[in-house]
Amino acid sequence: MDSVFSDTDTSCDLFPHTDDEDSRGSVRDASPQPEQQQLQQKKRRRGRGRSDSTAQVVKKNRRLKANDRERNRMHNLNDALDALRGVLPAFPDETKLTKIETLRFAHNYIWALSETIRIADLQAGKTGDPPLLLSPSLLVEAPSPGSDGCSWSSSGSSSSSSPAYCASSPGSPSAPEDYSFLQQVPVFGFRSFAPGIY
DNA sequence: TAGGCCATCTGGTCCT
DNA sequence: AGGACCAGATGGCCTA
Repeated sequence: MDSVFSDTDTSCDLFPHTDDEDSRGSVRDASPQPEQQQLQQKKRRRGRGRSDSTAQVVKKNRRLKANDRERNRMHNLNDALDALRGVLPAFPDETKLTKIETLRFAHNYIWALSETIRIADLQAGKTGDPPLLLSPSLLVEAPSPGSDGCSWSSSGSSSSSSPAYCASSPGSPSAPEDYSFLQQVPVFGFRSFAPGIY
């Protein structure tokens, strides 16, 4: 269906990144632990010279290929992250969400949408009226945060459970006023999220 | 200049 | 055996 969800795609047709694109990274010398490398080189010198050098060439080629795959894999991951950013509400200043912010924002966003549906269903069941899906007043019924702003988390496995790791989310609601974003959520067109609420 | 974020490299582990 | 996945290390860039 959607290319975004082709998680097992390893052919990377969608993301034909090459080493040329990564010239910035490849310029860097790849010597994480010079001392360890020197040790390893000493060990290698003791071994048989010629066959080792060819083995090292093979090993190096394998490493280069693995590096390339890893690079592509991370590019795939980043592209998926970009796709996720694309379906999340945009901030007014168009600042790009960081990776962790994107994930946490998406988590909270999904939760908010779920709550919207749940509350709408509840109201529809009470009154028999058709659900007021678009009424902002429904969104005001956000979970009331505790003193730490996170007591509403993990209240069970019900659909009303909220983002579980809000305490560790820099952008997650930490104070009651942070929930004002729920009042700003027009069910169509989530464009008015305030910064810092994800 | 310190700290955050990021891309890349690398070696280890697991899976096919 | 080779590829995917993962986590740690490293260095560059940017911003407060």
